[in-house]
Amino acid sequence: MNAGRTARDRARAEVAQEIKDEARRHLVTEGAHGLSLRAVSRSLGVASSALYRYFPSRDDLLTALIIDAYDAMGAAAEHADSEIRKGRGKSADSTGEAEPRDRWLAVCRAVRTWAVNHRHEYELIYGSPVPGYEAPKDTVAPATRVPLLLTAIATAGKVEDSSIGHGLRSQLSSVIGMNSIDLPPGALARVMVAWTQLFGVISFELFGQLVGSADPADDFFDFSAAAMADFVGL
Amino acid sequence: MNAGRTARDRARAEVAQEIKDEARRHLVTEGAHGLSLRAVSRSLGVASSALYRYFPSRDDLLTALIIDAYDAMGAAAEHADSEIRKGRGKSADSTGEAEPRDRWLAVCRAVRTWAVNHRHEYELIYGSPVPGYEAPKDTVAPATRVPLLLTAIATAGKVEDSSIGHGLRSQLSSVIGMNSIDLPPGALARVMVAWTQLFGVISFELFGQLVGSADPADDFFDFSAAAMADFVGL
DNA sequence: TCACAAACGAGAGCACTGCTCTCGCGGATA
DNA sequence: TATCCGCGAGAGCAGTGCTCTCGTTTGTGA
Repeated sequence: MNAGRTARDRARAEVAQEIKDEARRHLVTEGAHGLSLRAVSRSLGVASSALYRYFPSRDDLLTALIIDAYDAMGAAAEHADSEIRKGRGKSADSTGEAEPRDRWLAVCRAVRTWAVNHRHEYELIYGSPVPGYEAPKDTVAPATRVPLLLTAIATAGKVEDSSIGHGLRSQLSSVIGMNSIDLPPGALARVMVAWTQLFGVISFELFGQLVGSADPADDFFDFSAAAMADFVGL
Repeated sequence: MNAGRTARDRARAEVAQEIKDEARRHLVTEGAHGLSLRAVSRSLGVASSALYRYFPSRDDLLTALIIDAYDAMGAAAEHADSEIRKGRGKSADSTGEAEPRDRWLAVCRAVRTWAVNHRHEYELIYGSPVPGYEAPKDTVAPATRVPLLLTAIATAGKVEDSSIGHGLRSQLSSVIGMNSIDLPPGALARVMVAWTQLFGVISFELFGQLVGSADPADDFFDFSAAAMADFVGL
């Protein structure tokens, strides 16, 4: 704490937090499209111009919300994993470590649950990029929490390798190097397929693409999560 | 032709088409977020209020564009399939019918190519639902073209069945009945997993979720399409 | 062929938006 | 203690979606 300097800075951070909280509240009622700085300022009982002392533009506010959303989703996923590792989750082996497959399924379910309970924040991060372009640098780190967790679980489960082409192999080798992943490129490729599938179902469910077929999507989601666990070899 | 009545109606349809075309042109430069009725009307050299004679609101214009986009993507997919069935696509058996697996891969590639070449239209249909809620009735029919085509290919390939739970089975049985699908529910479930994965990768590629790992995504896309073809048993 | 009604485009106007700029106030800093 | 700098208020600009009114055009039914 207090690593920064003055008390003024702390007040400033606190106000910025209040702005984000109020904006998040508006998000659930209006959606990202209808989030208005002026409406937020009105709710806060403050002049609209005051907000610009804290966020240079509406897109910057959205970017801050995006980062928070990535972090919240990552935290939810990691929490679910650690719970099941402690044996509190269902179908964990009470005598020892949880099976990687159970961890995998628990994380998938946790991600979906978070998405369903925070649909507008999910839209913010996995829907169309609303601003011109999100600032890439600030968002990548929090965005990797879920895929990195899935990769870690896959590593614990010794997932099966795949033969992959030269180009993909070199791309993934670099990813493996940068993130200290202990998985052959072919196995990482399979994890990534499962990862994209996971967010594919969730997006389809939330964005209404499943209405004519598998909606409500609980059963289909469970089926697909299990199918992808099989696919990666857990 | 002329199934409707008057010449006035035809003129009206023509103007509506011009508005949509101009709006689509704005879409590629500004994106869905920045599409402005007034800007479109200015490009058309017309008062902004005139557009409201043709589309009751901005969201209605967007809905019209959404329907067109679904249709264009469906047409692209169907075109790719019929090309390869005629033996013009690559790796088709020159002596007979194209293999279902080749048809499957061709359709996946065609969908991705269309999405890359029409990224803003893709965002419109597979990104966050921008309007309050899209009118479901008008959009479902065109939206089913791609999944129905994938299902047809899977039927030709006799994909493997899966055992699925009771709830999902009854949901999918109803889908099978309504669309005259000749596939057991467990097989349809696998196709749907592949379907969600397909749009998961494409969305990740277009929305920048792959930047740190598999971007450019050509090789990863081919890998995942092949993997899902394996998964459904083609 | 003609009169009428319906459809049309123009323009003004309303309420709203993001964003900028200037102005005083007041607490933290030197 | 004197000063400076961060702060919020308020006015204002350009732009938006949308509505309403008002002449004009135009197709159509008699």
